[in-house]
Amino acid sequence: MFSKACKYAIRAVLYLAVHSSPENKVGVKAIAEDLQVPKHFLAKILQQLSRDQLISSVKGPNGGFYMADENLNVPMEKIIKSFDGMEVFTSCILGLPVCSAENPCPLHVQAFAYREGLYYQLQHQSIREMADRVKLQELKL
Amino acid sequence: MFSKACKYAIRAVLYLAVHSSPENKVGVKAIAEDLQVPKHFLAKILQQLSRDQLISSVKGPNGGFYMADENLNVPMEKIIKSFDGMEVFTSCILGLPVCSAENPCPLHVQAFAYREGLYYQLQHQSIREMADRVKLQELKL
DNA sequence: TTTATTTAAGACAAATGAGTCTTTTAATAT
DNA sequence: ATATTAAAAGACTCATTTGTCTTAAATAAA
Repeated sequence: MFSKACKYAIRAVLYLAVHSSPENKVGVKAIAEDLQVPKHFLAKILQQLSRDQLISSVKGPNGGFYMADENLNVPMEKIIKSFDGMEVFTSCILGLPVCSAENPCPLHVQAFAYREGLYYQLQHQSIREMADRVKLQELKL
Repeated sequence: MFSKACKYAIRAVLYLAVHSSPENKVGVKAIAEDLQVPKHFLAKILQQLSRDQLISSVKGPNGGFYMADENLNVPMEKIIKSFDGMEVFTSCILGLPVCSAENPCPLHVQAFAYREGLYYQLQHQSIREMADRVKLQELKL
């Protein structure tokens, strides 16, 4: 469903949402080790997240990545949009160029329910809300 | 979600289920043109489907691919299993090595419900039933 | 101001997936 | 039997994704 880059991005953002703050920044190395993902690849992903203003960063000693308050209010959906585009939710599951309720492919009804449900959740849940759930329920990253 | 090979496979199988019979075989060329997919790539896919006994084939003049009666009774799921494996339905949506109801990732609940629905349908609907729906509702391939 | 630290940027390499082409094998019509 | 036809097999190329590495830029501590 999601690309590896996108999966790492989601996990990294939630990691920062749980473990960082403007006073307590985290470096690539620590994140990569905790999430068990390739360090340099993660670095690129964090850079893209930073460029897209989904996370914050400062260079130099005691620098690192962190979630500013405004970063936390963004819906989860934005992360996915930045990496895989919203096509993961909207494009035809069989790859047909046109596929809609009026002109559906054989799997349209089945697939629509699945993806639309997930999409709705990610649109309406902020990173902050998601991170709170991670903390409360001790979910894994 | 599905690989291109898998998408082409699903479409090709349903195409054969609608347009072929033991008396009326169809060649790669015709299928590729009707479905608008790369001919040689489709050839490989049809060969795999044939090896896995999801479709039938005969070589030589008047040969081609077709659905035998036993092919039609197979659940849709088998096609996907053959190409992408059942991991597309069961593996963690964030790529975590372990992710279950007891030990869930942050997206587990959201992803599970909807994906399970799609999986259930494909497990319990035969190629024949799906093809009948394609004919009746004039669905696109 | 110099040095150490950490992100930013981008070139590069490896792995995988998608797609093409050629040769072999089997079936059938003549 | 032979020629023809169409699938089977597999080598090969191309594109994309994943992952690595090196250098530059910025920040802050000494």
